[in-house]
Amino acid sequence: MEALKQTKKTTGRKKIEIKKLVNEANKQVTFSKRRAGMFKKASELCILCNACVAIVVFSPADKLFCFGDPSTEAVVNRYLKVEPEFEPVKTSKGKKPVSCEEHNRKYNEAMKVLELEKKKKADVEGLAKVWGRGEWWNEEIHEMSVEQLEQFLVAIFDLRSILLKRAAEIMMMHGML
Amino acid sequence: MEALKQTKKTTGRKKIEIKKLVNEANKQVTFSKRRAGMFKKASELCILCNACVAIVVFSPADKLFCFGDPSTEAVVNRYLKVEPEFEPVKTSKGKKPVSCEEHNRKYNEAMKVLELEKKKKADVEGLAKVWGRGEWWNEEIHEMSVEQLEQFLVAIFDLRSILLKRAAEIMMMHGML
DNA sequence: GACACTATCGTTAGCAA
DNA sequence: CTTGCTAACGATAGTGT
Repeated sequence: MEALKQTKKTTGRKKIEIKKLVNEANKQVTFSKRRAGMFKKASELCILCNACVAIVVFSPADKLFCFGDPSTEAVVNRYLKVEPEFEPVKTSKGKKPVSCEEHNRKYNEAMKVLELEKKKKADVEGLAKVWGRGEWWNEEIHEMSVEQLEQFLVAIFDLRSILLKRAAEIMMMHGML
Repeated sequence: MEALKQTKKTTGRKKIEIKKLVNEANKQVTFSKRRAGMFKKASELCILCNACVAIVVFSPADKLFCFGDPSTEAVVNRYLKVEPEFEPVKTSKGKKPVSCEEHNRKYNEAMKVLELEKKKKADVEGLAKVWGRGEWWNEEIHEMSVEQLEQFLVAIFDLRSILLKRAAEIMMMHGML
């Protein structure tokens, strides 16, 4: 008798693509669940690693939700304190303005690229391939760990105050910029 | 000849209690992994639900890590603006499951990031040995123009699929290879 | 000390209240 | 908006390289 087991109670979770949800109702439910899940993760991170975390979220309906350990305010203040300003450079030995802003966007994009590379199994080799037929670094890059690559990318994005100027100049010299 | 090799490759993940990790090494690894995981969750939440999220994390070593969409600053500023003096929800370290409600309404100040710089700087130093016998640029980089670099950065991302290769070519042309 | 590998644990999509 | 259920799916602790 199949009737005993019959239909599963639910179809179960299905794989979804990380894209903007169109169904409003579904979006709302997903937002609530995932927000809660994220806060829980943050909480665990704080407890496990003795870290301080603050999360500020604006729902699609512009409602504010926040999490903080020891408190949102405390962590945010500390964050603000660390970055006194968003001004231009000081051109003092490795000092740079760095706005968390675009940095993260770039970083995330970089992460995605890296993930993609990993999954394609191209990983380091794939990146190295893009970089080209160089010599000195080709070998170096092959030796780079994924983390190093991440740092490398982060560095490129954030350390523009020191790292890429040179390249930029060169490019300009060649009328490419 | 390993048809009989039944040895499982790993014992697999084990359940852990959410409590302060004592082993420093393990704590560090866990911090990195979970932080990355949390940022990913945040990223997905933003994309799926069209929400705005900012996360600020201070590692046990007091290093600053942040995530933000559209940017940490933008979200934090909005957070400060929205809340004039109401303490929203938070908590964590305690024992609560952190069902951060929707208390919203928060208030605060302004800010910036500077420690982030230190992190990136350190990262670059670590990179130096990877992709730098690091001499060709080390010298002149310190004179770089931020504006110039920012432009370059934009270019990098817009053309990220070919830019790296481009840079390589340029470098080669410049006789750096 | 950063990964890669998996067995497992934890999270959540789909439904329903 | 939030909660409970269940089955998948995804994140990761432990391990080896």
